[in-house]
Amino acid sequence: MSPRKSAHDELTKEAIISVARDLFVKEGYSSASMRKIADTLQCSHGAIYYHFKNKAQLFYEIVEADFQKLDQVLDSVLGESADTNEQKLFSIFYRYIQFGLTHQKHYELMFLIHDDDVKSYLNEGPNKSYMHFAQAINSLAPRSLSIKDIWSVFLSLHGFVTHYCRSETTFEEVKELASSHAQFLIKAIF
Amino acid sequence: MSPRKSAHDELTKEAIISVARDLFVKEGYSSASMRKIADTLQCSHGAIYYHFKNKAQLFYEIVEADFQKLDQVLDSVLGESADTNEQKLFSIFYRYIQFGLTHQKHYELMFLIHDDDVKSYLNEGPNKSYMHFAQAINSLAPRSLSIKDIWSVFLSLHGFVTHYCRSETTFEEVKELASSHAQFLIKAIF
DNA sequence: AATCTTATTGACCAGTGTTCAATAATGAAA
DNA sequence: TTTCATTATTGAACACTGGTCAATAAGATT
Repeated sequence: MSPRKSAHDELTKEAIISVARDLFVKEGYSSASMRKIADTLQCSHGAIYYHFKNKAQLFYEIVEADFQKLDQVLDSVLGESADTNEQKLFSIFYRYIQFGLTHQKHYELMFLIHDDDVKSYLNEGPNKSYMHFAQAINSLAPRSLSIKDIWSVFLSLHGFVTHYCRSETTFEEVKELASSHAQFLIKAIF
Repeated sequence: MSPRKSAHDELTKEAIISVARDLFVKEGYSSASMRKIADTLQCSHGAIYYHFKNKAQLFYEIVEADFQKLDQVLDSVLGESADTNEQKLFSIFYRYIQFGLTHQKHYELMFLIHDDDVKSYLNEGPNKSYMHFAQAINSLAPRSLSIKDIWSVFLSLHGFVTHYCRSETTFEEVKELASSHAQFLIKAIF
């Protein structure tokens, strides 16, 4: 029994986050328990509560970082040089799906978790990411799109990712379908 | 302590289902506990396990009856007399969303639940429902749609429902958005 | 050296799904 | 009517969960 660790292996937020992310991704939100996280960190579960208010907040901080990754994906597409706006739009749609399906557990954590505790925390993360997305679409669209149309595009992409997340299909397995779904949405707005 | 109730108030599957359905709808799958259900029924939580193998199975049986309601909704739209095929298509899209958002817990079970216990109980359900949907769309579409396009339409509707299920928004709150989303999809296939 | 601050522990609480021996009510056979 | 197997119910027990907190030891400050 030693109520405090020696300096060189003190617990850090970063260490907790790193371990917790792996466990959340591997087991999902509810199955990844604070005690399991603590075991992996070789500390007591109580210690985590010194660094994070509760499980939902720990989760939230992880997901927040993931949203920033999604933003980066969109930015990189916008930065790329493509021949036409249509090609860029296609690229955004396609890469959004690719991101969702190659980071399925992350996507799940970001958009699909259905937990009351978590839900109260998760509001501006998705919103900010969406605003990013909407602005990109709007700047590339051939005609002035209504806000509702952009929202429809997003929800349609979201539906694709959601469906294949649930059946745990890899992006490789559905890349042709992803391509045709992206094309379908282009058709709707051009 | 009386290890068995007298005949007139014996527990029945129907009584359990009725109480459990209310609680599942009110509190969601994980928060509605077997003990709460038992309390409302004024029996012990152990008794429920005599009638149902486990919580997941109880939930599944509750919703099984409603599982075919979606098919019924589609059938009733097809049976209705509408002026144009476009109107009928719109109706199908709109009513699909309406169904999903007015039976959120059921929709969640059918398409979104990630719980391993629950998932093993339902696999062919969604598939059968989709085949029904696809056939309806195909018979009403103005031009011969590719299978991929129909699939895209479905996923796009699914995305709408999924999103608002997660935030527990009522259908009433988003019916205008539902309408414009349906219109958006009509635009993509006409 | 004494004191203050900080990080950690682990006992504890109330809750969860699930199992199961014990047992009482029921219905059928003797 | 009495025996007896079947059936339905209980509640204790188990192994978990997220969360709280007094006790305490390591590090920092004076």
